[in-house]
Amino acid sequence: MTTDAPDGIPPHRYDAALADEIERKWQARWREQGTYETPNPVGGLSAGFDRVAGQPKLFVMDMFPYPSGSGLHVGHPLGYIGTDVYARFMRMTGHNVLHTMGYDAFGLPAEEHARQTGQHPRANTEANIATMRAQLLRLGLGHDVRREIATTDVGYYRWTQWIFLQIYNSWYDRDLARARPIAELVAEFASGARALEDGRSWGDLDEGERHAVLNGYRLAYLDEAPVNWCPALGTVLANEEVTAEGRSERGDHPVFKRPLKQWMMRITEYADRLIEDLAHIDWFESVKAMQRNWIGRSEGANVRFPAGSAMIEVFTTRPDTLFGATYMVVAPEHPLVDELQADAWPTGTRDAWTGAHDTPADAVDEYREEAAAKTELDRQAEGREKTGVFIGAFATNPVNGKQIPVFIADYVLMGYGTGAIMAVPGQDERDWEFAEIFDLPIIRTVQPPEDFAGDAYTGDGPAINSGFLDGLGVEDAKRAMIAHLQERGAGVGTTTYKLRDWLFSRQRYWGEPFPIVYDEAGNAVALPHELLPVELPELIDWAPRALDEDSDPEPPLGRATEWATVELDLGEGPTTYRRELNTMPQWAGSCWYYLRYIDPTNTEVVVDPEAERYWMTDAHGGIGGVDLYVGGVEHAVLHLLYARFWHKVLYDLGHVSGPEPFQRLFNQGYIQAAAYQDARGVYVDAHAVEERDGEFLYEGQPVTRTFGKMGKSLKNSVTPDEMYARFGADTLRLYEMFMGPLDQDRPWETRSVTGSMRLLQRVWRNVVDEDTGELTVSDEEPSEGLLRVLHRTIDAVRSDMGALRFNTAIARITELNNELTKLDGPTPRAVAEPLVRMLGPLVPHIAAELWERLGQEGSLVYASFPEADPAYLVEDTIELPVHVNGKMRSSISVAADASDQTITAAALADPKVIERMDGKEVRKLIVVPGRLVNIVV
RNA sequence: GGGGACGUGGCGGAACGGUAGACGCGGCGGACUCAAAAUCCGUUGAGGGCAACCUCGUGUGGGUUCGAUUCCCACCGUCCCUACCA
Repeated sequence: MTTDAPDGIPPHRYDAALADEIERKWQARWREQGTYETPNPVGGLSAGFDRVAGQPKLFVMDMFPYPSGSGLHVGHPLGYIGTDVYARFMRMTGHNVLHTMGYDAFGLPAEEHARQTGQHPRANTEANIATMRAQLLRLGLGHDVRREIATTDVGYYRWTQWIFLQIYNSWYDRDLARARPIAELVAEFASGARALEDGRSWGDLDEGERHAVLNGYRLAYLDEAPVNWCPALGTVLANEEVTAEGRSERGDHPVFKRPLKQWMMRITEYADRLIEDLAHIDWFESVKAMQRNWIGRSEGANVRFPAGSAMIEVFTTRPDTLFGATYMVVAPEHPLVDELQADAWPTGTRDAWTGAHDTPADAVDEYREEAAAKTELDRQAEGREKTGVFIGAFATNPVNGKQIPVFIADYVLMGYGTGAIMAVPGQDERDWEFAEIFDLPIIRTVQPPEDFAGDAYTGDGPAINSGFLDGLGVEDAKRAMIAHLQERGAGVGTTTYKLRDWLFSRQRYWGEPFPIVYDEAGNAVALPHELLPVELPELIDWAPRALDEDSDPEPPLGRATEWATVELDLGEGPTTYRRELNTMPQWAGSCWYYLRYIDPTNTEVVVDPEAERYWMTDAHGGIGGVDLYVGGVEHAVLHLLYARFWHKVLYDLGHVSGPEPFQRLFNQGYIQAAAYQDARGVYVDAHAVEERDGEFLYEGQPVTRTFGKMGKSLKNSVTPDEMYARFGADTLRLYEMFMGPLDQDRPWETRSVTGSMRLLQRVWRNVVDEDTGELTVSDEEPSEGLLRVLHRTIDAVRSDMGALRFNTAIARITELNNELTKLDGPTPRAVAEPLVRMLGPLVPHIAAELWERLGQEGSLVYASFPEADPAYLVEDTIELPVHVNGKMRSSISVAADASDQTITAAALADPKVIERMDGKEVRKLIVVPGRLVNIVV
């Protein structure tokens, strides 16, 4: 054997070095030739559209990453590889595929980095993006790089600001259930077509009053909301930066809750539509459930309980149980408490109700103080034991006139419903618990079943002790009670949501500035579109500035003093304005990036309407949107809810063609890896752990193994670079796709990567001679049997790839390749070519290389995916299993089109079957054509 | 407490209600090699039998069915989300 390799390895073996050479060669060629550039029907990127004009389109997208400085591990690209394989497969089946990548690049880490190093966030961010782009390119992802965006690009966030203005300049018309321009509302007010809620006339209002009225309607509006103000750091902190003890994570300084005027988004107006449209999109049921839970719609009634001169309004989902309401509870911070509390304890007040205080005022004050001081940890530690105090007042149950005591307790939350409840211990477990502690009466109003042994009964049953409701089931009783209350003006059927309006201001530097200024009177003024973008000021003083507790919170942009005020002529002559100093949250940029992928170079509009229709309309009659969106389940609620909300606003205003952004969502699993803890519970470097006889040792000491998400904290990261060096990018891609179904978590096992490498080596060897580098392919016709295997494989691989079942597709391809390996002679070209085509989407570099060596001229990327010839899928004779009494006992060989009678006769004649039947009579005979025979005796 | 997902060899995982364990890792045996690695061939659920074969096997217990890993009910366990939401 002639070999020039000193270690005896054949010179043309597919190993890591050759893989590296091949991968770099093809990546360079793809870049030079713009292989992955996808044409638009119109506009700046429309060159070459003729080529694809007749093809169906496909829009495949990943959740774009934050460009972190710490680099990738092998868990990160799992979803990116999945979408890439799918996108490549769809290209080869004749689709015009839009597939690119972007960077969600605003955010805290870059700002923190700037504070520590003085390096500007933009420089840091751009460096990180460059690193990440190179890492992703090395994987061979087929992205149209011309369409890449970063949310921090001025040309991008200009349009984020533009969308903000669209939302700001609109209101939700509840009658039409859609957003409309605010100008139309103003016109209706001015003409009198619509009355103001408080009966005033629009013409009588001054400028400030008009601003205030419209602020109450706008979908983006100003409201006072509490922020975490840390005077020692001179900054406002995000919730995540505040410890459970209410101190700053950095420096451990005290943090104070302070109200600050902030931007809110009226997402609650869209609550119903956000729930309803879930029915029309193809997402995992679990994610839909999370969104429904988050929105938290509950149907019920608001009921008014007179209490002295006041009226306590409660929300309940169980108006049918009103006869069982024996006391009331309001949240400690409820505004009515001060008005309601009695001066002295009424006669007959039980000791347990007073908290040992002399007056209701003392009891309320102390309870409020205690409740406010409790942290989440305290509450959990106490096991949620019910606490509360009587406030000395009584309310009247509107259905039976009974006087019932009013308590405050922290198990009633100000933020949900009306902040007050009617307590029905008979049908509510929390109320039962409270009633037992405070010795309050319990009246059952639903008859529990006879075998019911618990306390509060929350199930269905006939109403009892409930006057006119008695005998009705829960649903009927609810309806009857709501009708009764509405007739008497004591209540009304309502719907409540857990969803809150979206707090949209952040007191940070590294985010999108608002396109808003304030006039001298403090009114917000939207900048006209011509003045966009509002760019972030570049010069920022990062040094900490210590302030005292009484000083006002100041966002970082307040330090850009030259920028913070601006002279503009907005139609009334040059005037000085103050700029909005807050920035938008990181969600803003990620709410709409899919739209910019469509038309990234457009400077006139956010996205060309024709291009938008082309990419976002579903040809199969679906609701439309991105055809496939892949990402982690951690974004199941916030990002996906916010993006759906923005999209619906844009839809209402006519800027996009459909009501949903993402028609199909797929959540990929996580790659986990073994992590090891020493005796102290500290994680040790997983790479340095040895396994010996089932024991795990680190520096000779035993450690325990667990599995967790790959990452720095568990010290179990494996980097792609390691994998490139040992195996190559194609092998890494293949292994990640082969590990298991894309939506499942799976443990990483570096030694198993070998298996994927071996497959590629065997494929290579079936086409290329390892010693000479010559082709080992013949033009001879493959055997009938091999052709059958080939076409069965094509059939299975096609359907697996279309359904994102890459693991089984790879298994089928492996089987086919094993057939070729077993072959004694050279590989028939008629098998080698379709094999290489099928590998194209999975391992694009080696496939392109083999494609070229096979003498093909065009790019494999746009070659057609093989199609199975149905003639080879049907067999002449088939092996049919024969069951006796449901157990597999034998198999018979029959013609594929044999009649039931023929099959039955063959089965009954089979010696093993006869033996198993043991001379017994046939009771039943099941013949499933093409599947099996079952004989019941 | 509520919601969701899931339980199959030593490991990752395959199986339109129809031959359980495809494909791969690891293990074992062999070829090649002075040797090792790499590569190649064979074998590998458990138990029994010289063998052909037989028995048992998809978390547990029921149910539906000629037939259940698959559908239904209950329980046990794991993971994720959410949480005093009235």
